[in-house]
Amino acid sequence: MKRKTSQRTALENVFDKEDRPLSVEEILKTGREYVGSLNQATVYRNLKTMVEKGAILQINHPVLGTLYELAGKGHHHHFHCRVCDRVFELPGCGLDSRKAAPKGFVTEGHEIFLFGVCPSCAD
Amino acid sequence: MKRKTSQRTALENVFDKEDRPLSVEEILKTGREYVGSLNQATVYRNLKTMVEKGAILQINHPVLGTLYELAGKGHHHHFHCRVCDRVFELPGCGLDSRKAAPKGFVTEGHEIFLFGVCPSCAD
DNA sequence: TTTTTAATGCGAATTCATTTGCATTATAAT
DNA sequence: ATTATAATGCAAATGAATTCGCATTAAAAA
Repeated sequence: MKRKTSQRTALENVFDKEDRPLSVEEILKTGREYVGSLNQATVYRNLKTMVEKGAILQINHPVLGTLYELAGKGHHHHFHCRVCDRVFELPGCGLDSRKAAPKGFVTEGHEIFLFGVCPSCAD
Repeated sequence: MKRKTSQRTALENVFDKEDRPLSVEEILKTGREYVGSLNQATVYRNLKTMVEKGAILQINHPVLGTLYELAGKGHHHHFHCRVCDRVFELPGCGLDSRKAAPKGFVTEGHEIFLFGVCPSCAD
């Protein structure tokens, strides 16, 4: 049977607080604000069970590599700010599926990664 | 001074023949059709110099990892066929930049990865 | 409380992609 | 042809991300 530990709660808090895709490094760093002793192996172990439970999703960012985000957000895309290096989830979709692929290709899904400067860095 | 070797020529032929983004594994496998002794280290060494020369580009596919494609193709996106596992370059762009990101985000670039079934696998 | 054992922390181990050292091969200059 | 050395093949080394073994800690059941 599973137990509710302070480090597991810390991870949940990290995702709730940041509300954006996070790297293991960010999760560890921010998680330690809640539990100072938080260990990397513990982060990996909990991320794995959270993915299995369906609580979070693993995504593969072309620049930042593996990131984790809260599941159940619906279709969205990812914006990477080159200034603060954070990734944001952008609701909605600006892709015209008719123009996306030529005739003959059967498109079943897509991922869009945007790059630029986020609102707080653009000020 | 640099020398023209059969393995270097083989790599160029591979990219010309396939005309799509290729993994190191695919490059090695196809390259061996030209030079049977072709070694993985040689592939890596030549890919590196080709990238430095600007002949090819390295891309990072969210599913397939590192791929290499001929440079100078202009803006395009990538379609990954789940049946044959090949990636194709799709000319053009179906992204409406106004709808892509909310107000406040300064978008400077984007990458789109499409998933589905390619024309030859869809038949 | 006391007990049971799931979960943690730590460091070592593993995995996978890529790089490197070095003896050998082969291009191209002489 | 002969020679100099760039490039190759091979295997070992590296690096980064992730996983694992195990003693210890701490939830929560008794």
